[in-house]
This record gives sequence, structure tokens and C-alpha cells, in this order.
Amino acid sequence: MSSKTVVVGLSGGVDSSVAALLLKRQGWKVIGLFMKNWEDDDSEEYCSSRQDLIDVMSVADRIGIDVEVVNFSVEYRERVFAEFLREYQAGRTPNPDILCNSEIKFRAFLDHALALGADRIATGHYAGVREFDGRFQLLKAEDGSKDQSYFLYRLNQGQLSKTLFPLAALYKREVRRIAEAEGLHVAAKKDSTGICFIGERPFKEFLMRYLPPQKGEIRRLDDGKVLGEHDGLMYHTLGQRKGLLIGGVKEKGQPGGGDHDAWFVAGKDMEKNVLYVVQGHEHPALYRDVLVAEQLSWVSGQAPHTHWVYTAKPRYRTADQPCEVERVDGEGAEIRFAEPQWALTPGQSVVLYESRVCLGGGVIR
RNA sequence: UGGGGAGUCGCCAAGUUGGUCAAGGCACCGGAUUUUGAUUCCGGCAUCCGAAGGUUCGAAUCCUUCUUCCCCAG
Repeated sequence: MSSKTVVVGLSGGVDSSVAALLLKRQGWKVIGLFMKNWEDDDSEEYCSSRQDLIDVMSVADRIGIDVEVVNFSVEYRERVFAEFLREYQAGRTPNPDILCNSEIKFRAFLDHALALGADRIATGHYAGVREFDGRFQLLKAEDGSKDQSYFLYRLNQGQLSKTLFPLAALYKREVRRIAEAEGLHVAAKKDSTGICFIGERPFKEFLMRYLPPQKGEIRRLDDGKVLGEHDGLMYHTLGQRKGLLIGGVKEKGQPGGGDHDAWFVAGKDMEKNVLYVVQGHEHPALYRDVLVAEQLSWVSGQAPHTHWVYTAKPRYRTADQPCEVERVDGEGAEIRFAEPQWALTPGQSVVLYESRVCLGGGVIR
């Protein structure tokens, strides 16, 4: 038994803990790696990160593996956070966790693991990888409700060839059960949310620390009527309802004062610093059936076929939408959906799938 | 200044033959969902109806005065 070495990213949560446990059982020589990639914050954040490390050490001790702590703060700030801020500054809505995966977890982390002599790396992601016809495919997880392949669409062949996803065939409840049976105290620990490594926090306030307010008008898209004032276009995203502070609007002759529906962000004019809103979740201006994606990244290294029926997620956590690629080249791809999609947002990623196989995708323009 | 209309929760807005009538929506707050940001879902949200008196067993709904705003006259 020439046990090979795998380095597992441990976050202190149930998923990565069980991933490490399973690999250990499979006979791998397992090394745990805890990443500390965010240190812009003070005490409070420090506590949760510190608690996570304590949990990691406890789990590692229980499973019987060694743990190393690494700090990729510099890489995170330069390769992920800087881009995150540039995008928001440009009025777009980025998904930092996608970059975090391709640049940190499956690059900085991978490089570090390989330098340690590892044969593979593994994470607690709900996704799968398999070798097929000499190529590596990224797959959806068995547990469709937890599937995270969306966040991994930017991984390439080199990265996938070195990766293991031990939770691919497990449902979340099974993972918790395994953790409990093994006596891991994190078995019932709440799932973490928010930006990876940064965590959940009042988003606008957080952004304000980096991008200063810049007041401007809020106008109704239909007729340009001014309805209010915003603190900065970067604090609002397409389809957003909260934070507009628009209450009832008096409508001239309308009985009962007019429509009392909620207001949603429908567009931004970066030049004039105007935020455009529409009333009602079903307002037609919120729907589009075609989009253009840029910064394409294909898992196989090859672009998908045009005029072929695939499905795509125009944002995380939406059901797969039937679509086809109208055209694709090195610059971008035009994707047309069978049904109009609600609030296709610039900066978010569209990810294409062919059944359970994640083909890759790009960033919505 | 004269005539008319109106002032109900932060914003719209029901309710004026007086009797559980202080609806509803938006906003806001809290929670659920969620490894982005959103969306969505659930819960909370006027002992008080411009102010002060009066009538009445009882008024946001009737009367009086005051006050504010709007429209038309000027």
C-alpha cells in the first residue's frame, strides 16, 4: 500500500472535516491545510476565524491527521479582492467566490500542496470530477440542492486532474450523519455563508469601507420621474429591491393613489450616476432572454457547440435554464434562453451544463 | 383677502347612515433560505386617526374654534 498524499483544505466546517475523514478511511495520507486569507478585520472577525481554526485542530486530532496553517492574504487581496472592488466600482456585481476558487483554492493552495509533495488536493465542495476519454470533467454533486459546481466553473484540466471531491456522491444530511457517528463536534455546526474567507456582514457598510458614497438620482425607467436618491450605484445590483427607500408614490389621477407594488433596480447609468427602477417584480424591463458572456473559461479547454441545447445557470441557485449558444469565440459568447430570465446581472457568471457535466462559462456583460 | 377641498403609521391609502374600524400596499426592522451580490419566504410595525374643546352610553367618522396644505378667485 503505497499510500499517496492528499492535502485537504479544512475550513472548520462539517463538509471539509468529513472530506478529510473519508480520504483517511480510503487509505490516503492526509494533511490538513487551514487557510487564513483575510485579515483586514478586527476583533469580531478575528474571533470567528480563530474559532474555525480551533475546530479544525479539534477535528484533525480526532481523525488523526496533521494540520498546517497557511496565509494567502496577499494573494487573496491581489487576485480576488482587488478585482472584486474594480467590478463594483464599474457598477457591476462580481462573484468573488468563483475567483477565489480558481485563484486561491485551486491555484495558490494547489501549488503549495504540490510543493509539499502532495499527489492530490481535496476540498469539501459539493461537486464531482471524473476522467472521461482522457479528459477531466467537472460534475454536479449528487445532492443537487447543495451542488457547488457553479462556483468551480473556472477550473481547468490541470487543476481538475489534481483534485478530489470526496463529497460528490453524498447528501448533506449524510455528511452530518457521518460526522456525528465519528464524534466530530462540528457535526451540527451551521453552514457558513457570505463571501468565502470574509463571511456574512452588512454588505453595503462593508463596501462603503472601500468604495466611498456618491449620491445620485433614482428615476423611474418608464418616464424618468425622479423618485429618490441613492448613495452610490455600486451599492445596488440589478433586480435589487431592498435599500431603495421608495415608499408609496402619489400618482396623479389614479384611484387609490396608483400602483403599490415594490420597486426594483432595472438599470444604471454610470455616466449620469442615475439608478433606474421599475415597479413590480414582473415588470418586462426585468426580463431578457439573451446575454453576452465574456472572460470565458471552459473546463475541457474547448468551447461548447453553437446551436446545441444545453442548460445554464445565469446565477447561483437558480434552476438550470434551457438555452443554446448562438455564437462563441475567443472574445465572448452569446447565449439565448428558451424562456426570458429575470434580472440577468452584469458581473455575475453564466455557467453551462450538459446534463450533469459542467462545461464552464463566463461573466455576463 | 373671498370661495371650494383636504389633513389617518416614514410614504401611498381604505375607512366618514357614529358602535371590535384603526384595512391593505410600499418602506423599514427581525428571522428563514444561501459558500457571491440579489431575489424569495415568514414575522414585527399607528391604544391612535392635524390640535383643543363639545355632543353621545359610545366618534377617526357629528358640532365649534384653531392650525397646515392644495385649488379657484385676486
